[in-house]
Amino acid sequence: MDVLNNFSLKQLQYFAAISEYGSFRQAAFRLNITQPTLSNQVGVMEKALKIRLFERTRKGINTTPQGRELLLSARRVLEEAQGFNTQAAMLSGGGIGTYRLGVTPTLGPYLLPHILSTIHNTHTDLKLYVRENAPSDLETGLINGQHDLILTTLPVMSNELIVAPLFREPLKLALPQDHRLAGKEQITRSDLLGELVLTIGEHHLFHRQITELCEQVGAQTRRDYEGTSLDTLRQMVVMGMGIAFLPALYVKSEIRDKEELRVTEVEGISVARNHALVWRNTSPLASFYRRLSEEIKAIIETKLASEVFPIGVNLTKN
Amino acid sequence: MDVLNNFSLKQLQYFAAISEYGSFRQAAFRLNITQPTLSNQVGVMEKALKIRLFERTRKGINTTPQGRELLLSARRVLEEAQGFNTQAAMLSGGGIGTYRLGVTPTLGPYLLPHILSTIHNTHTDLKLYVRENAPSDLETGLINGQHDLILTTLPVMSNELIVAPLFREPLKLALPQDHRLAGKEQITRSDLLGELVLTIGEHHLFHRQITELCEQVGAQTRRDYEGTSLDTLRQMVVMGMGIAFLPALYVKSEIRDKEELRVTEVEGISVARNHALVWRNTSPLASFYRRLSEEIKAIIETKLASEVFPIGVNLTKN
DNA sequence: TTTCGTTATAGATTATATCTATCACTAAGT
DNA sequence: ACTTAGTGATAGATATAATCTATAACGAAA
Repeated sequence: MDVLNNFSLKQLQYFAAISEYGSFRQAAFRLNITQPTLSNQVGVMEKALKIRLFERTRKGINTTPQGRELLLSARRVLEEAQGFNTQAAMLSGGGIGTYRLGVTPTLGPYLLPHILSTIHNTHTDLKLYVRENAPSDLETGLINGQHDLILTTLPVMSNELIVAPLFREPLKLALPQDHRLAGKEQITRSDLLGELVLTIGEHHLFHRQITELCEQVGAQTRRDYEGTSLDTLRQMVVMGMGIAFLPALYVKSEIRDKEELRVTEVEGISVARNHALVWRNTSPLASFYRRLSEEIKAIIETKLASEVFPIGVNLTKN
Repeated sequence: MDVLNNFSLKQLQYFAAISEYGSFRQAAFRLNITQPTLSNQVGVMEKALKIRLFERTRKGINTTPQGRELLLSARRVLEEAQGFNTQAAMLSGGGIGTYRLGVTPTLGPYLLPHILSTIHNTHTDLKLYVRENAPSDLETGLINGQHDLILTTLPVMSNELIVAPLFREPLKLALPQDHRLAGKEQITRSDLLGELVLTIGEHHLFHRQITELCEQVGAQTRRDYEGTSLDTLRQMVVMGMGIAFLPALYVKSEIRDKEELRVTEVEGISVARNHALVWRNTSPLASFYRRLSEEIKAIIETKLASEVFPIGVNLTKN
C-alpha cells in the first residue's frame, strides 16, 4: 500500500475524460482546465507508468490497447472515489454512523428498549453498537477508545471525561411474599432493623451504596451470597434468602409476576442511582453527544416519568 | 465524476496509515514524511470533507465513528488504485493487452489458424480481437481507430499507414473434374485461351488482378455470375460454371476432397496476392508491431513454405 | 493557399505539499 | 515536585508540482 506515487486521482480523471471525449481540447474544456495542462498531466502520468495511453493524431486521439485496458481499472478507482465522496457528504451532516455505546448490565437492558426506537426515529442513519461492561471497565474502555460513548452510573472519576447527567433511578425494596413485612402497607426505615439484605457483587457500583445504607438503618448485608446479576439477585429473594434493593427500571421491565415478590418503597429513605451519558473531553463530536443526551432526557421524561426523576443540578456530584 | 477535488489518493493513504498505526508520528515515520506534513494534510482533508476523522489525544488518536466508516471506503479506493498500479506494471512490459486486428475474409480464416497458436505461445498475455472486413473498409477502419492493426492485401494507399509486407500468396487454377483440361499434366498459358473464368465480387482486391490476367491470356471473365466469397466461387466451379483462380491458403485449408476439383498451377504465369501487416504511422506501439510482423513472417516461413513465398524487396509495390 | 483544428512546448505563475523549528500539553519516572 | 519522553499543533520558509498564457508545429479541409 505504499508505492502508489505514480499517479493521482486527478490524473485518472483526466485520463478518463480524454478517452471519453476523444480529444484533449474537448476534455480540457469539459474539465475547466487548459489543454496544455491536460497534455502535461497525461504526459507525466504516461512517463510514470511507462505506458503510452493515447496515440495523438492531428484529428484527435486514439486510446492504445494498453490504455483501453487501464481505462477500465481507472474507472473502477474513480467510482470508488466517488463512493467515498458521497459517503463523506452524507456523514458530514452529523448524527450518522455507527457509534459504540458501552452500557452497564444493570441498566442497559432495562433502559435501552424504552429509548432506542425513538432515537432511531429522529436519527434514521444513526446506529448504536451496544456493548455491556461493568462501570469501571466502561470508564477505562471509554478512555482508551474502545467506546465512543458510555451510559453509566455516577460517579465518574476521570477528568478526561465529560459527563451529561440523565436521570435519577430509585432503588426499590424487594421482599419475598412470605416475608414478615410483605403484608405491611407502608414500610418505614425502622422496619429494616436487623433484616438480611442481599447485594450484587462488589464490583457493581451500587454495592457500596447499599452497604452504607444498611449500616445507617441497622440492617445486615449478606456477604456470603452475592448476586452476580440483577436476575440472580431476584431469584435469591424469591427463594427467601433475604431482601434486596432493585433498580426501578429493572423492576418495571422484569418483574411482571406480582405473586412472586412484593416490591415497594421505603418511607423516609431515598436511595437511588444516578445515570449519565459520558464521552471523552477530546471528542470532536461533543456537541452531537450533548444534543443526544438532551434528547434522551426528554424521552425519559415522557415515557418513564413515573419510575425515574430528573437529577437536580446540585446532585451531579454522585 | 467531476466534483472530487476534495481529496487525493495520497491523503487517503495518510488517513489509512494513521488509523492503522494509531498515531500521527508513527504513521509519518512509516510513510517517510514528517509529522507536521501529516497533520497538515489530514487537516486539509478534514476541512474539505467537513468531517473530523480523528480525535487527537495526548497519547495518540482515536478514529471517530465517521472516520471508521470512511476508512472502509478509503481502503476500497486504495485497493482499486493498487490494482490499477499492478496492472499498469504488467502492461508496461509491452506485448500485453487486447489488440483489435482487422483481416480480410479471403485471407484471415485460412491464415490465422496457422499462426495464432504460435503467437499465443510467445506472447501469453497478448489477445487478438479479430474482425473481418473488406480490404478497403479495413483501411479506413484502421485510419479512424476502429482497428489497431490490419492484416490486409496490398496495395495500401494511405500514407498515414505503415506497411510491413509479410508474404506472397500464389493464386491457383481450379477446374471441375470433368473439364477438358482436368486430365492434362501441365497446363500452360495458352491452354486458357477462350476459357470462362469465374471471379469474386469486384470489391475484392484480386478481382481486378484476375480480369487483367484474363485479358492477357485471352480468357473470358463471367460478369453475370460472381462469387460473393471464396466458398461460393468454389461451389460454382464444382457445378461446372467455369474455372477460377483461388488463393493458395484457401486451397490448402478448405479443399480436401481431391475428387471434386482439380487444382493446379499454370505454367508460365505468376499470379499472386501480397499480404501485409499494417498500422497507423502515429501508433506508439510501432516497434512492437514491427517485431510482431517479423515473428509472423518467421512462422510462415516455417509452417507454410510450400504454399507461400517471401516478398522480394522490389515487389512491395503491389 | 489559407484556415481551422489538432497536440506539443517553453516559461512564468500560482498553488500546495513538505520540512524545520518550536510550542503546548500529558504521562510516567525520578 | 521535577524532569523526561511522548503526544499533536502551529508558523514560516522552501521545494515541488500543477496550471496558465503564448506560441509552435503539423495535418486536414476548404
